[in-house]
Amino acid sequence: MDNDKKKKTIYDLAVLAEASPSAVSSVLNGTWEKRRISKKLAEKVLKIAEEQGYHLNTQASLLRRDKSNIVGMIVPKYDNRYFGEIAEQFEAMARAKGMFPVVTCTQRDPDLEFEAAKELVGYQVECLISTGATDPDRISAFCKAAGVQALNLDLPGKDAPSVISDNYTGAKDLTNLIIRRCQSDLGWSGPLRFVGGRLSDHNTAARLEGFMDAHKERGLTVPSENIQASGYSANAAWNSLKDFYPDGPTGIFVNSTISLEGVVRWHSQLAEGTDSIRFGCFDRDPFGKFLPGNVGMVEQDVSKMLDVLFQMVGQPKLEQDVTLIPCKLEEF
Amino acid sequence: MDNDKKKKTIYDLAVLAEASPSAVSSVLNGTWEKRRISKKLAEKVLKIAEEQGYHLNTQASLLRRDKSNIVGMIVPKYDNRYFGEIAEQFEAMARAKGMFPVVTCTQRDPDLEFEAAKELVGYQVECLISTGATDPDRISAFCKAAGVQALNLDLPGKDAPSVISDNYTGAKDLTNLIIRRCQSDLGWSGPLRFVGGRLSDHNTAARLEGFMDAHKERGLTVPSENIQASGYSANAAWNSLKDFYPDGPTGIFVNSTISLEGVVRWHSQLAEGTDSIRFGCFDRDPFGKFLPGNVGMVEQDVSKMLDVLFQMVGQPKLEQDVTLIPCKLEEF
DNA sequence: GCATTTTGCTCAATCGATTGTGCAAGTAGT
DNA sequence: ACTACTTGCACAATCGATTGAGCAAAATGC
Repeated sequence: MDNDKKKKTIYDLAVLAEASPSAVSSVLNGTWEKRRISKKLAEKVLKIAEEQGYHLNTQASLLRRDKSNIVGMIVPKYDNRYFGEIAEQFEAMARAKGMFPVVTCTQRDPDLEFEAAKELVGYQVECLISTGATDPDRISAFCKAAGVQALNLDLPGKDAPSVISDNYTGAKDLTNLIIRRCQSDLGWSGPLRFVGGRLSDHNTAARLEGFMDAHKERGLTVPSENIQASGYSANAAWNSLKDFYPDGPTGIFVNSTISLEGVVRWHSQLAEGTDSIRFGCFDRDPFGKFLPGNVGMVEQDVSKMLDVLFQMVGQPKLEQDVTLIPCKLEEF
Repeated sequence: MDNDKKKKTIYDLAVLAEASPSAVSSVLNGTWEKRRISKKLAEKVLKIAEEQGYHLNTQASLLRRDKSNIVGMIVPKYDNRYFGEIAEQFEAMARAKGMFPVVTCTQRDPDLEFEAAKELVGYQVECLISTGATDPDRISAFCKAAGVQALNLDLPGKDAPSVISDNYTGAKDLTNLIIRRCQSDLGWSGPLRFVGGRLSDHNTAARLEGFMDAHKERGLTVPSENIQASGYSANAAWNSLKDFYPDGPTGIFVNSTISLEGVVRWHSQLAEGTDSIRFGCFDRDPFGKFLPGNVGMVEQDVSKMLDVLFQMVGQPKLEQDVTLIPCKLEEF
């Protein structure tokens, strides 16, 4: 049955089937009718392949073929629903299109991102998607030199087409929601605080702009100490708030569910006044709805982003521009 | 600079460097000193490779080499912290060991699991790890026939070594915690309800056993209608509870954070009596701590599980047994 | 100055599958 | 019975990198 020693090749099967390797190959890859192999031989080969536990050596196959059908994606983290959904749906959609997805997680580390990108290009990916990449242009440049299509998702780059959320509008809507709820629930109307993210990051900048404009339209000015874009970690958010003891109603715009963890920790540790705090979060988490004080969350439209993205995969000449996908706002 | 037409090969570089392909190859893969290539030529080749945007064709390289250094993993979902952490840490640990990780997400679909496993074997993975697989033994059998090492994580199989959590003890501890808190907070001492998971699933069965034994040791019998292992989805959990209006204190053992979503939805929609409900969840979520009524969560020790797992990777002859990893219980 | 060793490289086979080309045997047409 | 297809396969080149073997030139030893 199984001589586990070495893996079976088409040559082994050819000997057993008393046929040529090329006949075996065409049977196994489904081109046997085109190549006028008899049904009888085809069945014989398939039977023997099954018995021998044969499986294709993809490396050898891809080496000879012209298309790999592999699409690569790098993702920063799996610690929130947004990226998890992206990875899951990307894989599902790629498979539905007959492609083989390879997703790798690069921990927001620029060097690891680049290393992973090089590895994926080595695997002959036909398209490499950088999701939320710290330095997407470095990756795009490398891909360009290697003749591989590059696309950006979630965070835009200058050197490759990008599909991202409409962070500005999403943030403006969320800001308006929070202020409105502060008014109706607490009789207080801002200005809010902005917690989490990094200002050097395009998305944070766009969201902050939406946040500021929502205030401006209400004739509110936001003091600079209210802007606490302290990074993407629960601890950083908590740290930036831990010495803040509100002496009245307060509202917070939380920039990412990771930051939300820190905000909620701070909130839960306050001795008093928690009832007069309202917040909302850019990005959704299913437990968010049940957190006291949370008035709403922004959900990025992952399906639509990936739809648009997949329309670009394989297209040779694309404008290197940014496609904005509207977000959905959920009010609690 | 870049003739994007075709990818550069060592043969292209060889022409440009006026050297042989084998010299170029050895320079690029670092064996040039062993092969007594002069430093001068090595530097020349590296420079040209850089200029030309050369990158290794991994397919060709692996075809010739004996080891691929690829480790594959299939994971059911990215919709909870547990599997997200597993994927992230697996990738990080594999890279730290100089291996190339390929993780793919199979949506708890047995056929997709098997298809993905076959694809990974085709990519010459040296070891294939089935995480939380619906039918791990089918995959193990295929791997065995193909001469590839198979390992199971999270859910055990009979035909390959398995590393899983000590679900029994974890569940027993959690059950005891919930009952204790029901007593101290509500003056009520059970029996609890068990919500979520599938009884056909080994982990759910083991957890239920721990749940039952904790009751038994307290002299409590659990009515069969209290066991609501309704599946792995928030909706299923909500469905199984939606007609339950507790007429007094109640405690719930929630089997997975996914089920917790459904339980919390039910909890938040109750008109009254929410103050006299306590629950705990097997699996951890950072927002869990802030959900009213939640008294604790079980955290599976992902790092240790992967440590143990990686010690097995590459080992030829292993007992096909199950290694239990203790869980950590966090009380709120 | 001649034999020996070292240096620095090249040659060619090889990994496993794919695919254009070719060719013998069988079938059909007249 | 002779030509013309058709059927059913085999041959051999090829994809790009790796690697054992081999060989000329330079360096060293005596």
